[in-house]
Amino acid sequence: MTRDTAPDTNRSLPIALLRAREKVMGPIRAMLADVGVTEQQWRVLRVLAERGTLDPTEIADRSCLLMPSLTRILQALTTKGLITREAHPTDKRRQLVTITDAGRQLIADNLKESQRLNAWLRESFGADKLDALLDLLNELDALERDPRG
Amino acid sequence: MTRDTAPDTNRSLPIALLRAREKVMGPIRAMLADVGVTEQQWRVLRVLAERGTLDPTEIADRSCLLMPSLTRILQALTTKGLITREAHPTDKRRQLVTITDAGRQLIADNLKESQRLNAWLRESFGADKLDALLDLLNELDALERDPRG
DNA sequence: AACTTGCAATTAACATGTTAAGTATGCGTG
DNA sequence: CACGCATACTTAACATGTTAATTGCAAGTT
Repeated sequence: MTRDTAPDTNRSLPIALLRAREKVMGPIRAMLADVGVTEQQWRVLRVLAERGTLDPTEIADRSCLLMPSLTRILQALTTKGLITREAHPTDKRRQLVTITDAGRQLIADNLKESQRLNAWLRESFGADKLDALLDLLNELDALERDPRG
Repeated sequence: MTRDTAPDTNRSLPIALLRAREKVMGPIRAMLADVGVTEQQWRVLRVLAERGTLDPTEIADRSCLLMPSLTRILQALTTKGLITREAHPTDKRRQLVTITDAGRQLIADNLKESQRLNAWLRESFGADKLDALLDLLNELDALERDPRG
């Protein structure tokens, strides 16, 4: 009884990924909303706090954002006083972005809760299954693209 | 050596889910772009084609869209002539949405390719791993929410 | 019937996703 | 040095995500 239609949404990978992501992100979004930063802005701040001064291209790569989105996010973060931007000393096309003390403080204020949510997920879902899931997702991401064959 | 910082992006579930979704959706989006419909519009059309006439609330539920997004999408689909909307016979708050022949034709024109992409994924990633991944994602989605404990 | 409460859909406002153009700078080559 | 091409953003334009407020209608209560 192979149907010629779409799979049930539970068996549709795109939708399953969507739902799973919402399940994980919901609580994090709620936490960040209280502080006035979005999920993506939080990601950028985290990257900057961990790796130090970076140029936008590398930030985009590490935080999984497209450059047009990042442009707007960096503007917002600058307005909020959470980052600073300066010209690259030798390459005038580039910038150097640095997190401010206020930015670090914001991270410090929320890291605990963030870790608590992570811990909740790990215990609630199971550490073994979480690892298995991450492995599968990373494998999927590593697939050769170009299914046009 | 337990660090007091964020996990590597490869081990961050939200980002891993994001990357995996992009891997799967990229080719589908490309296919749909040629026909002039978005990924979300395609989801709505599919739901309507499979389940017949529905009200917006149920469409939103089945296609994993929020009502405000769906409102705009239904407007766009109506403009494109792919769906029709009529008032609910007894409850004037509701509507009834139906896919048009043009809508069904659009699906017919792309279902083959869509299935080919699904098949590619299944073979490329492995049927067993794909099933395992879907199981884990569904389990995750089924978790009791409310980590504020 | 007036009141209250709840539901369906829309609107509003702001942020991001996505693709395509546009700008300015760096770089290699003739 | 002039030319052509690549790189690093930035803008633009449109669609969606997200939360809150709003409108119109339904249902139950007094």
